Amino acid sequence: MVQTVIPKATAKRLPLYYRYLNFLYNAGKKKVSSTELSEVVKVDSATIRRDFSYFGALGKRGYGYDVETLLNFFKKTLNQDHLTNVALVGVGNLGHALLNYNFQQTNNIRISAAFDVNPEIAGTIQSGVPVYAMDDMVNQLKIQQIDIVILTVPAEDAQAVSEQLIQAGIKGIMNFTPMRISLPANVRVQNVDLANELQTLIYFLDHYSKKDKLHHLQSS
Amino acid sequence: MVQTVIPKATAKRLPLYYRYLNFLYNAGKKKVSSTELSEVVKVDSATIRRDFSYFGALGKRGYGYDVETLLNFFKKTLNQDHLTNVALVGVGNLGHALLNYNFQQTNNIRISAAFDVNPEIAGTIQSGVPVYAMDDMVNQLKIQQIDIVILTVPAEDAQAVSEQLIQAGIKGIMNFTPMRISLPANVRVQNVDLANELQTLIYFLDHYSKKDKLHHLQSS
DNA sequence: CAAAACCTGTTATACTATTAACAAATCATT
DNA sequence: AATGATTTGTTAATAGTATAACAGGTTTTG
Repeated sequence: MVQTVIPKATAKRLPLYYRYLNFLYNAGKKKVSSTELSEVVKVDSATIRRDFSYFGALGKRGYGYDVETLLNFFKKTLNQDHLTNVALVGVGNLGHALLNYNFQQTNNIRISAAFDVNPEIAGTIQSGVPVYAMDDMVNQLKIQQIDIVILTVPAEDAQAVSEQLIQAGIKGIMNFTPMRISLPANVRVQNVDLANELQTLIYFLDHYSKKDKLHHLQSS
Repeated sequence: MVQTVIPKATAKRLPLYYRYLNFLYNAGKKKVSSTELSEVVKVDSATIRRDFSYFGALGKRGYGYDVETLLNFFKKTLNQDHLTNVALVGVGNLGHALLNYNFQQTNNIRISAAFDVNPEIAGTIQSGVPVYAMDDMVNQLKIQQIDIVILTVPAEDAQAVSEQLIQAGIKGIMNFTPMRISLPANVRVQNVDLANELQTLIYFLDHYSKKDKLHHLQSS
């Protein structure tokens, strides 16, 4: 039952499957069943089989899935067979931490340029990444043909900076600010709202009882 | 239609509503309609009305919602009327950045203790937060009655450290490591998987067309 | 080789979430 | 006070997600 468009929920789990398949492969495992995989990724085995089935028949009945085959399949599907360059805007505390985060090792993603208003760090190299002034941003993004940006600027600058990013032809923004930015519909925004997540965790602890089935699941 | 248990999807949006209500209140706004709120938080107005209705009739037909009333209601509901202390385990790059993140200002959450294996920083104060050695962790968490932890240790230590956290009686873990940890069902885990989110964003850009309705929504 | 054990892919079902639509109520205006 | 403009709260319709169950195969074992 091969489909062109995969459910959003499934798409969100793909990188997780890929990561764990890598672990299994590196551990020398040849095959894996949906039940085994379920135990490590904490996703119901039926959900895993359904997720995989959107891509066709990847497994073998009575056997399971061949780890290497599956790994290679997802590598292509997730575009992990070539390096993806992204930029980071706002080299503050969080920005700095992300410059040091090794996206390349597991995900073949590299932060190849950073931007900041602070004239003291513009022009320097931070954690191996060249930092440019904001004035150069639109230009550099175009030259370097980057279309994905990690946004770690102060909340009050989020909207203005985002509008500049649109000028630069950016297609996706991973938004770490607490603001919901207004953008054209063809630009995809992925909000990573840390305070929100923590607050939600607290809310769940306060309002959902211990025997609640929710507690068996882990949230994204 | 007052309910005791609110849908998970609704619960996740509450902190966002609360944050924006604060903005509106501080801007001197007295009332707000679901349509107005919808424009700033990027959530359908019908969804907002439905979300609010789980808590009873908070608004007035033909008028909208009284900002102050709504704000105070959510303040209580989200436990933001008192300070919540949490701990952070693993003072690396990301850990450090989170110590500097001001959770208290908007969310009345404070990181009141941190823990790290590095003997050079154990015993010091980092960004205003005392750092303890890992040997003291279980004891300190019990003494300080902390039941929520932000986990920013290296991936390979995630499971072992988590098991210690269980010993300390922790009830919730915000897991920044790329590992899915195995824990008793009564402990709630909120996974914040940065590489995963970035990878998902890339997948969406590659596989969903511009005219796709998905692009009008913003992901959590 | 036959029987038992195993495991996928899919069908059927249940659950969860979103959104359109509108009656009922309030507000603003003349 | 009557009319028209708003806006909620909810009902009904739709969309999206998860999972149980099992037929149809494969592998393993006696």
